[in-house]
Amino acid sequence: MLLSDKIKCMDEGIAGVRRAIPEVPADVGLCRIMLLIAERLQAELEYKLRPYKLNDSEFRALIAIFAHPGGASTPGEVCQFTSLGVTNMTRIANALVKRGLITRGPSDEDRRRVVMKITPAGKRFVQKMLPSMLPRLKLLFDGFTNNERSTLNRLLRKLANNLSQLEHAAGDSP
Amino acid sequence: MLLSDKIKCMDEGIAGVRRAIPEVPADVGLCRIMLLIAERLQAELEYKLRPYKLNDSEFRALIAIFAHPGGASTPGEVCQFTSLGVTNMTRIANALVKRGLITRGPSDEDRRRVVMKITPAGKRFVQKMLPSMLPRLKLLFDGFTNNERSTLNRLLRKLANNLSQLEHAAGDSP
DNA sequence: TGATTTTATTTCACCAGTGAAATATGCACC
DNA sequence: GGTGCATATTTCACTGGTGAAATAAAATCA
Repeated sequence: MLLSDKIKCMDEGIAGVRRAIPEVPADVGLCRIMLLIAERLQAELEYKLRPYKLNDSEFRALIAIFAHPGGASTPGEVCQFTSLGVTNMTRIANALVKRGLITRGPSDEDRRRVVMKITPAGKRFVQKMLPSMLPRLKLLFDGFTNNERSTLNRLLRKLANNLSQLEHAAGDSP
Repeated sequence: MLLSDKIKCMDEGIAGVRRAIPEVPADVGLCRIMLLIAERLQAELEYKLRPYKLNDSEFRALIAIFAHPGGASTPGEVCQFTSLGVTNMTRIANALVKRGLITRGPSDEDRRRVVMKITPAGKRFVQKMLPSMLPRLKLLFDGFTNNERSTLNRLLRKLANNLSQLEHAAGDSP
């Protein structure tokens, strides 16, 4: 089912709810649309990654290590930069090690830590893979002016700030 | 970790990647920010639903049935309106039936079908629950002018259209 | 009418993410 | 210099979503 059709269904559904309970604001539609887009965006990303037999988590982790100074990092750091849960890192790293894209070993300075280092093969892999993903990415924002891009960026960050405020206040409704 | 901090980390990470591979456009940041926001938005929703012991899937299904004319619908229809996978519907419906919010039985007209009908208790439940979610929703768009809301809406739908185009063209890179 | 195709739902096996607890090392303080 | 607290990673049990196949009831049509 096409995303545009899903949105149409969603619009109808919300219209129905608002008829039944008028206090419900139109903003719920804005939320749902973002959730639907994100879902589809994620699918698009996974689609582009499929030929490389990577999922998004592995991709993010690999890129984080790639982009980190020295091409090496620790599970904790990688999780910070990728917003992945620490608990998943072990499995993800296992997968990357198995494919020879990174190595993993104990740190010399702090032996609680583990260092994950990108291999030369991993570096080549990233340098080949990333550019191949760009054409479809370009299509995504087809028809967007620079102005629209920056407006979208601004509004999304504004929304993100509000969301962060909510996080602060999370404990206020027991 | 606060959403705003996650975004900060993400920004840094992408800056690093773009230093290494300059062809990578800034648009990837826009994508990632949307994914992060959606993740957090989903969490916010689940947070609001927790007191009612519902997850978002169950919530969406229940609302879809509630909003449907006659307060009754079929698994397939509910899936259309909620963008849930058909395969999940059985489990979700089981949960809702067990809680007495809906009933489920074979259809009289077409016995391949199953009808899911909201119970009086389910109706009361929705009417009590929905309004209680509004205050936090309001905070979400705090500081947004109507103009900004509609701009965001427009840009998101534009993006959704592009994504739908991509869906059409999905099979073009074997 | 009986064979074939289509539609609707369910079942099952599998994959990915999560929180709580286990493990192991380092750090600080008395 | 040992005891206790903090940090880093891993393990495990559980939850939720997915695709492929099973089941069952129409609908189509020769």
